Amino acid sequence: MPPRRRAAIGLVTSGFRPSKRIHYSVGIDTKTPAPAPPAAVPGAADGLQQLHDSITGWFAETARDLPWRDPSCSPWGVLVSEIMLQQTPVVRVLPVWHEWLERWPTPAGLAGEPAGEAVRAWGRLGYPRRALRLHAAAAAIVSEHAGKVPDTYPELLALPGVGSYTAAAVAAFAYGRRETVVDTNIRRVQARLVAGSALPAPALTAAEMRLAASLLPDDDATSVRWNAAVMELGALVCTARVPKCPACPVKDSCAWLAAGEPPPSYVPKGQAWHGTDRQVRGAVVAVLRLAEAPVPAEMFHHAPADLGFAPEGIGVPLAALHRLNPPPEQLERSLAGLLADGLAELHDGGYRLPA
DNA sequence: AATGCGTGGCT
DNA sequence: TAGCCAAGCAT
Repeated sequence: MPPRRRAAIGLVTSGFRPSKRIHYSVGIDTKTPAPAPPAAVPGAADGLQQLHDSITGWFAETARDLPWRDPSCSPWGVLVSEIMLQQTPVVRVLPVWHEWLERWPTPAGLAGEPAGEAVRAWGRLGYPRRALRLHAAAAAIVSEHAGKVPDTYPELLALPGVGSYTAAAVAAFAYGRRETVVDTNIRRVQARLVAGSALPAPALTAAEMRLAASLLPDDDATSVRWNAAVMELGALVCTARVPKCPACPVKDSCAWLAAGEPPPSYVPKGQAWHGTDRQVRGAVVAVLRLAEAPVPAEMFHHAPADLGFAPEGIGVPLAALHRLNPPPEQLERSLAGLLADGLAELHDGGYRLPA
């Protein structure tokens, strides 16, 4: 195992001081010119330093002990965690992450198995295409990076399933680099603390990226700690629904609190679920995950009772699918979609995970 | 730029 | 209980 630069997140135990009241005249409106960095605001340089101290100090005391934050965790372990954590809560990721790292301690290990095994081992984390892309990323790491997770933002960004957030996060958390990490937690903290709004804009704006860059501490190690700390603050305290402001280390500096907690300026629209293709696809993949042989198309189209034989090992998810009772055309569309996405393949007249 | 893409705990 | 929401990405 080659030596690696790695920031020891969560080991800082000093530097905590109560922050003074500071306010930034910085917005996240993309139409306005680039916001003046807080450091350019009179007296704000001290405020920025205090912001760093307050939040990283809070992080040192409060941070969860997550395995991918351990300095001994490999870059591969960090990458796997970041992909799994996309739109998925930590508590659900933990057990699956452990299974993966034990089974596939290196990218080469995963790349050496069929993609379907990645989907199977993904379990019920959701968005199983992530498993497919992580498998493809492992293959790319083997073929293009000699089996080592790349350590630069552009190289990471080129990997399947790795977007701007994940590329920055892996460069920062696995390799100790100074990167502008912007996830939904950081966006929400910035929106409240600096912009004074209840929620960030519906989509990530360039202004938010500039703001995050302007808040980033100058040196590598501190910037890594800062990124992790702000994410943690958003995850544990500055939460979307009911923020725990009394427990916030920077409540006295928060523009949103100072403004009297104004409500969101827009209503986030939820995702439809019942009756959608996604629901059907999920039910189909649940069947394929448990199947040890290709599942005949008739099994999807007809209730088990009509088949004249018991589906081995897949009775429960198959029954769940038939309880959904999707229109035949929707079932067809969902199966075709899974084939098109590479989440399923046809073999011997049946459907199976890619082998 | 807006959509599609899973899952399950929480309120 | 029916939404809301969780360390996004690809198209």
